[in-house]
Amino acid sequence: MATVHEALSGQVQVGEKTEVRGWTRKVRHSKAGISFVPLTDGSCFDTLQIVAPNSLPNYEEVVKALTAGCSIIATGTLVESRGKQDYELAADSIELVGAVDDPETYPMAPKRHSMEHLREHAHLRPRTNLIGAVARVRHCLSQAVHRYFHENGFYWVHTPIITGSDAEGAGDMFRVSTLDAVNPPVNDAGEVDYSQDFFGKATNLTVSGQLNVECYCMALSKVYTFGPTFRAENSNTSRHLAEFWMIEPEIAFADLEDDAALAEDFLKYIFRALLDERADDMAFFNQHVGAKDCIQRLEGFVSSEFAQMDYAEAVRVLEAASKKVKFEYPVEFGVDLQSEHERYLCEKHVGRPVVVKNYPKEIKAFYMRLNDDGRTVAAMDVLAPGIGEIIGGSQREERLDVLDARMIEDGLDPADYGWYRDLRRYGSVPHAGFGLGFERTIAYATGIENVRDVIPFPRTPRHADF
RNA sequence: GCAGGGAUAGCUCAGCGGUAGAGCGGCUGCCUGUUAAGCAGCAACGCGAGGGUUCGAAUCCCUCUCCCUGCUCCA
Repeated sequence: MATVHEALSGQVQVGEKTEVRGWTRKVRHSKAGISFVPLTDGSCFDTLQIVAPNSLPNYEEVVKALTAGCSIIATGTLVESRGKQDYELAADSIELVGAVDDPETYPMAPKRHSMEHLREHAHLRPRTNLIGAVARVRHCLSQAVHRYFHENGFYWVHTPIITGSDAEGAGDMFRVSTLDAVNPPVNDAGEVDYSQDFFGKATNLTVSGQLNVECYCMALSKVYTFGPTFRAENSNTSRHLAEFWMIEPEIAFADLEDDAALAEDFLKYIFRALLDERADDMAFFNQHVGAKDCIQRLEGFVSSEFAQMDYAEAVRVLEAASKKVKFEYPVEFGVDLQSEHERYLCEKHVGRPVVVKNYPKEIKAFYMRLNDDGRTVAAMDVLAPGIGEIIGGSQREERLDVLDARMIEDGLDPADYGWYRDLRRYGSVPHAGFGLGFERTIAYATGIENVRDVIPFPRTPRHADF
């Protein structure tokens, strides 16, 4: 018994007998009395060609009846191929395990499909070249993430999915409740009485593990989270999901420069790993997906310095550009950069990912560290061509008095953040971290244009099928 | 949520007032150690739903539903 990958990579010797199991990609019959069946089992991008002679006892009734998508078990001898591939399996037995009952309406017909069609058949799409490759790339990058952090002394912290913090400062949240949705208990003021709810208070799905992971950072120095995150925003775009995976490292005794350096080193590491480990899948993306330059783009990414600029400089660049380029939204110091501005900066101005730092405090979250100028905070965004923001990070405000002042400015009550404030009361240290959108990272790396196609079962407004 | 675009055979689309087409896929046959196979043929849709205009609508108008893209939000 061998996987397709083992059979194709020299782990099965020519002349050796073996068995493979998988799904047929398509079937070609030759009147010379022979059928060719490319087989995939997900172990690699390439298929193993099964060569079935008509001398097989079930040739007429089984082999001739095979269609794309059937599951089979084939045994035979690995031989050098007379065709374009290196090896193939000369079969001496083919067992049909599961047939495709209506080849005409099988949604994964052996032909090109639109991304939309694949999405509508999310349960069958992993059988395609494209989504199979995405699954392997996603796995590869996940492993590289953990390997990078482990090798660099970071601890993986499992921050909670359910949170009782009612203001993590990152958008609309999904309520978690066991109350009767039709007739919830009501208090004297006529409001839903969450004190009777499962947790005795209102709870939600997390929008970020950052606040929690900071606690572990203040004890273990280098930590990270890697898990699902939920945002109930009604965002219908190619780069938003209601449920997505986020990677959030947090480092102690560190400032914004350390944070940006970590982001750069980290991204280069995982992309290098992807290029090394999934050359087969990347070659496919490079040939068929998007701008068809993902390999070159990633090679450039890992071998060049990140471009960096202050927000103030970005604004100057954009103001100058706006004399020739028509922006829908005006640019001036103090306003947040719009998608069109971010795209201009990384796609037109520098032509590769760029780190923009030190934003006005008014447009950033309360926990970001106030700079000495008193009007900007030590925040950074990493902008990638085609995707926009893939990383948002900052140095955190470690000074309790400044943190409290910022919360009050933002209309937040410091009393609601007792445990978070405690970190600043007991052994506070400068620290920093960032959040990396995993799906955006995969989309950038592969050239796939929509994050819905790089997560197995995408959840977006009005879509929670499968 | 806002703004555009779209919904026609299994899939991708063309047709844009006179009773519906192509390519791919499927099926059949011929050919072929084949591999985006080649050649020939066959089957398959009545045009998202509901109203209206008209002698006549997939084609025009209205309403609704769904999808896509962009924007807002951010990862």
